[in-house]
Amino acid sequence: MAQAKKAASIWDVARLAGVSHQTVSRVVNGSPRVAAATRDKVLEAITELGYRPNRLARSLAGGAVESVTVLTADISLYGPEAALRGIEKAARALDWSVQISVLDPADTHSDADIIARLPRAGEPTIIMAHDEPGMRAKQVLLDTQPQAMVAIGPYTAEELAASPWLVGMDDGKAAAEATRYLLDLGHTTVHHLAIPTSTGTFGGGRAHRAEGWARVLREAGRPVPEPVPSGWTIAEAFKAVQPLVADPEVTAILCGNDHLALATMRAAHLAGRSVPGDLSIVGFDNTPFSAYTTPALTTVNQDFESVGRGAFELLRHRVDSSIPRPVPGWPEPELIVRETSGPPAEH
Amino acid sequence: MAQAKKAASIWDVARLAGVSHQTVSRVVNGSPRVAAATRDKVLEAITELGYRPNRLARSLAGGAVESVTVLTADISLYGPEAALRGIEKAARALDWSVQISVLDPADTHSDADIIARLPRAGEPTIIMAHDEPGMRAKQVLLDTQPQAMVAIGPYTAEELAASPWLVGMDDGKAAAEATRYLLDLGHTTVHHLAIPTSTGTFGGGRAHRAEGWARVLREAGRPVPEPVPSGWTIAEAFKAVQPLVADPEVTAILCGNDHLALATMRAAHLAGRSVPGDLSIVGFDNTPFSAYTTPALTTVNQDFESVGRGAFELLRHRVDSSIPRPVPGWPEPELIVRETSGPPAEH
DNA sequence: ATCAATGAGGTGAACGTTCACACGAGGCGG
DNA sequence: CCGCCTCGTGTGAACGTTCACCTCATTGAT
Repeated sequence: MAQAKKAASIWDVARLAGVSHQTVSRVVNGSPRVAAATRDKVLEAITELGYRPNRLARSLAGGAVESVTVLTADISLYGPEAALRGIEKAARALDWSVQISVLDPADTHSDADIIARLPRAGEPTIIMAHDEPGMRAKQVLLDTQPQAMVAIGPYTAEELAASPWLVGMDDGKAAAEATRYLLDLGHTTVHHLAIPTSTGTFGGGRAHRAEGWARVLREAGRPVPEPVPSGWTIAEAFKAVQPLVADPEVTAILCGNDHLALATMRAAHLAGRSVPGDLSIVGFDNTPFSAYTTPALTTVNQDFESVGRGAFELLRHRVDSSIPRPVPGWPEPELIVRETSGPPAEH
Repeated sequence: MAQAKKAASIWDVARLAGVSHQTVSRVVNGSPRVAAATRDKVLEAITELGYRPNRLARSLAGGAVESVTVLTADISLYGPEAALRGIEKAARALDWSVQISVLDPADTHSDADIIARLPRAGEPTIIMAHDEPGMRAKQVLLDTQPQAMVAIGPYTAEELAASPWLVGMDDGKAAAEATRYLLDLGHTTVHHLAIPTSTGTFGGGRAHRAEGWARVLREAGRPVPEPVPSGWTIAEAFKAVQPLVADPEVTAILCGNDHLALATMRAAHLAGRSVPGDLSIVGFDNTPFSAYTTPALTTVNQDFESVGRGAFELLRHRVDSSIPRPVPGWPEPELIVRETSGPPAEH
């Protein structure tokens, strides 16, 4: 019955080593101003007692901030999940800790509830602002502690330039590129199965992918069909896309992400329409599975992991201005043509 | 330029409300022994100053522990991701915070590095022990702070009963069920594309899915082919499975998870083998996309989210013995027959 | 009228760190 | 030989809470 005896503190180590608590602190933090002999004594005491520093006490006492909280609505979505991975990697490299807090979309939490999630006032925070709960959290933190927050989301180049707390990729442009590609293939127009927008009570949230798609169609003088709204899940997408695959006039569908695209492929198959013969399908995000569907999915690659890393770097800069502002260096979204897209069938 | 003035503390509120700091604490924590008038004064001061409690200070001062750290090697894997979701939901319902720390498989971190990840000694921790780094972390924590840790992993009923810190599902049994199903369909034997095992320097880690599969074959007196080892990624699986799909003798493959199964479907397609006509494929985990592949994947459903929730409940019980031990109540793994499995082709 | 019980609130220490400073011992230049 | 700088180390106060205990009214029963 290993009794859970209290963990050793810096004072216990100090007593055992015959030095002051401050000297122990210096050793632990690698200060140069401590004699080699003393250091050894302290180190020995540390291993003997199994001492490990308490990070809570460290931050409380005003030591350097070494934690970041990620606010997101859904870690099962590929984008947020990959970005989280990037944040975590970058944080780990610097020995920062990562805390995640999931925003419940169904929940009617007040603004106070959102900030109550943070471990303390001024906690460095990264928000995945791709949907309504995220946009809302973004606004709350922008009002509360703008200097210690960064938001990740899809944004145009202008928005990015105007908001120093913003990190993201211009996926409107990427959607435009994909749409243009489909038109060039000979399709009269392109339909759009859309992910939920972040519009709502809070300004700034828009459907960038849908906008890029619509812009290209307008510029090309093509009819702009009403985008078909879908939820985030494959099941919802499968239901939503039915009218589209049933309509023989529809020859090309740009999907808001790869999961929606998979649902579309499935629906097309069940409706007896061949892909890409009768129907071209383009996804978004280059989710790992997309290269292995049959036929393999044409999609738009996005390096979310790098964006996550960039968000972390930017946050460090914003929290501590002595750290230089990072220059965003991740690749632009890029169309990856695989097997689900091709010229429309001859009439 | 909203100067980041220091956040209000409990003392500031006390001063403004004309009471002691302790009274503020009582109000914040909803103690009944405070007069209504006083409470109102305090609440007013709180909103006026925008006070929010500092969770770090709270835990430091010996308040109830309200955070849990999750140690995992890979959040992009469906199992850990879903379990994490379950943990997070359960934690959120109780206003606990969740911290995640990713174990780098490539990293040669020492045992000390692993526990250095924890915010403090005795931090309640849940470990995803499905692979080598996870098993290792499990062992370290078991040695260090057994009373404040819980591990999630695939285990047999006996192992579960023997280890009070263990939560999981018997996926060996599920693999057995799937194998039996394929044999009953008429296949002479079943091949296995295996996920990495957790065996290695640390005992206890085994390949439960592979064991369940092999056991059924032996019991049925069928040849037990060498399992084909694959990495976790789809790309690795695609490479690993090539010899299997190229071999016309192989008529049924049980895959270690749905991603491996997808790779197998793709490889089979490219090798000109029809599914399920020439080759039956069964996956594992019932990953969301699996119902929407073409053909739809036969797989084994596992309710990882419930397991995550169960792990959290068990952890609470272990940290605070006044909380009753939860009874594991999640559904057993269950075979879901869809379209990738069928009787072997006639010779 | 007295006394115990109860309700409302205050006081001081503790949690485990870091920060700002103070202090003595050598070394070195003048 | 004196003053000053640097090195190594110690002292005490903070950080923002909670905990354990104390005090002072008020109440109600005896």
